[in-house]
Amino acid sequence: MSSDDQQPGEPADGGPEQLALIRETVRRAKVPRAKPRTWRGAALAKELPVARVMVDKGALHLDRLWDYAVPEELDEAAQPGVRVRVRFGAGAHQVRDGRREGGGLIDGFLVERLAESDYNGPLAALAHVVSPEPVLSPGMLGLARAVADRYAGSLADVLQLAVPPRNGKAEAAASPEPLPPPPAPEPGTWERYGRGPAFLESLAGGGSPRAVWTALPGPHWPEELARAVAATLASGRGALVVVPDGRRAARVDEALTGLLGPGRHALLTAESGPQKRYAQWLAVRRGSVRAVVGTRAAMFAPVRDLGLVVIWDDGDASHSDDNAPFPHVREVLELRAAHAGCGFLLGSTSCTVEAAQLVESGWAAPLVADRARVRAAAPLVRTVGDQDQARDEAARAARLPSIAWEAAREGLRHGPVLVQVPRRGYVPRLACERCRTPARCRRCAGPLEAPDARDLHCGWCGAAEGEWHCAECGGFRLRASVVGARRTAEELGRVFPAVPVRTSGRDHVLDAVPGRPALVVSTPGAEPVAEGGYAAALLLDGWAMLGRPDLRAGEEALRRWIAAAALVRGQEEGGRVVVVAEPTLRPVQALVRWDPVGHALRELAERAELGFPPVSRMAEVVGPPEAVLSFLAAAELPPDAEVLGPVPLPPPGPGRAPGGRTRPGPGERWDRALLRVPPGSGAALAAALKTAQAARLARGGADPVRIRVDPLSIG
DNA sequence: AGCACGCCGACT
DNA sequence: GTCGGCGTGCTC
Repeated sequence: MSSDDQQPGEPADGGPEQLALIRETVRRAKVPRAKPRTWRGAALAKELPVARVMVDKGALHLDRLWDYAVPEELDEAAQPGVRVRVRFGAGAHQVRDGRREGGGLIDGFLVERLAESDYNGPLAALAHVVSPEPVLSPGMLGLARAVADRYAGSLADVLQLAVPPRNGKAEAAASPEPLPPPPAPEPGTWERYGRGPAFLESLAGGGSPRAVWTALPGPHWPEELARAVAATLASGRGALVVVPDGRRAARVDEALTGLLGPGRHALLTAESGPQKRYAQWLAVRRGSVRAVVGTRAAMFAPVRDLGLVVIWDDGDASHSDDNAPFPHVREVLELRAAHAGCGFLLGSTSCTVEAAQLVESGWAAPLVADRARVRAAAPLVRTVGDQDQARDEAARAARLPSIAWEAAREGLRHGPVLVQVPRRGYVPRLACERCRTPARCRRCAGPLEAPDARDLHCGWCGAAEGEWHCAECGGFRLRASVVGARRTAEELGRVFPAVPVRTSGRDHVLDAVPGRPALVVSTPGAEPVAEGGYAAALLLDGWAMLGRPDLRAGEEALRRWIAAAALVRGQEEGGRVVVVAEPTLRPVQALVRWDPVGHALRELAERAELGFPPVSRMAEVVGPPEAVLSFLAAAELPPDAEVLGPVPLPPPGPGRAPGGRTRPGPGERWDRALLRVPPGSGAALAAALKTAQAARLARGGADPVRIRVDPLSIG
């Protein structure tokens, strides 16, 4: 075998043409190679001269490892996990006119070193080792691979999310010495949850419990998270907490510092710049820091000896990454817990259907307080439905039912009052005045709009609507949808002239307000915490929150109501909440009873019956109509897969456009097909989608289709 | 995705 | 004869 190995220093007139010839011969004969050759015949590393490299190209058909030769001078630095640069592309071997090389230099990760390659051809050599820092551990590679498979994406795309870009300055600086494990913490307010103290004890003792935690309303959750982290650190292991946004990361950060002092944890959020962020990431990877709190990119943080992963408020849409392949924090942390065999904690004041399923399936245990404690900690919730409002002529004009008005007035005697108003553009624009059914186009079912209150037309297809009447109740009067936070604040300011009115919303989010009487008008998700808790909260325009044509509309409305109501004092301290919504609706009843878990369980049962996710798994294929059709025709889907559609996709409205690199051009029609498989066939579906997409891309030229496993919203 | 190789029409 | 069209196929 060694007879045709090119030796170091062999004369250049061995020539590339001759090598190409040899390569052809070798390939045809299918002779496995025992040792690598390089086309230049450079000196190779004596031990393990083959490097498997993951090239940093997202394209699905290149989603595999490539073998390169390790030159002798890179032998030492070329360790598994380091960043490398390699020549990649057609013609990397060919030398035209004796000089030009094809194939550009691209980045990659060295995955492993091998004694030989099973590639039948001369290997190109590694061009550089970018830095000796081993940024990609075998564990992280395995996780990234699992995430890529789960979401029918490429490993390179996932690694782009998992490993931050290099920063030389941060890498050169030494990371601090790690601190010894702290003592196990007291359970503190975990005492309020039946199995809370046992959960902490298990973590502190090196166990790996998995739980879905329904947090009581109130301000204690950051500290409770910090205690779970501290218990894990006490066992000598690391912990990772992922929260939806920087505000909540800051709260957990503060609680951790309070409990453990500085230097034990890293805060990984987008707010710190790239250099600081990379330095923090490195400190974690190097084991200097054993605990991490951060926003979704932190889900891949390379925590050493992981003992616990935590996700807070998994229903928040920020937990869904908006880069291909769109992984969700909850799913990634589930995979991490399975791979690392570590503990898992999903905490929220509310409960998603997915969280309920984790408990139902027995994968995680429920961590809840008993009913008496829930009742005491939660505010008293009252509803204002249509009948009440219809009787209440005066309030209709002011848009504030008298029950709400009185709750606000009474609350203001004792402290701040929160007013939650749905975000404008978040909801159907026009609805039947009588029954609140969203007004839809007769031709395409798009939402009707009336920019100047006269000329009614469809927001999707533009068709004019001359004589609208409600398809549900026959009503013929429309009602404008929600009033924005600013106008609500103005109106309330007139009703309560003596009280300061503050607003918190998308553009200017208030973090906290003092405990003095004030009206705080906020859009969902932007509610400031109030010192000592709000005295009362008004949740306005509930019909709009529930009226969205989305599978999650009910769960989402309840989550946002509970998030706001959880900032209000418990009913024993006089906390009151008024929600303006039909009292017969399931999410409204769940709010009144403060029973998010019951709500999620009923939703879960219904979804199982209807074959909806998360009980079955779905994926969407989006693109030009012919592209979607040819993709579906070519894909070898699992036999139990169902194809729904394709149907035309509504054009991207003024709101959120669907994520992804490619969008329909102006006037271009895109279709969407939904694919559905029963439980257990999710992996087969993802694999089939990936294979079909790879084949499509390899052929090149064809119109791209966008694939998304677990689309966030299914109309 | 790039990029080269390959097998058919109009130019010196 | 040869320059160059972009149709296939490969990239360690």
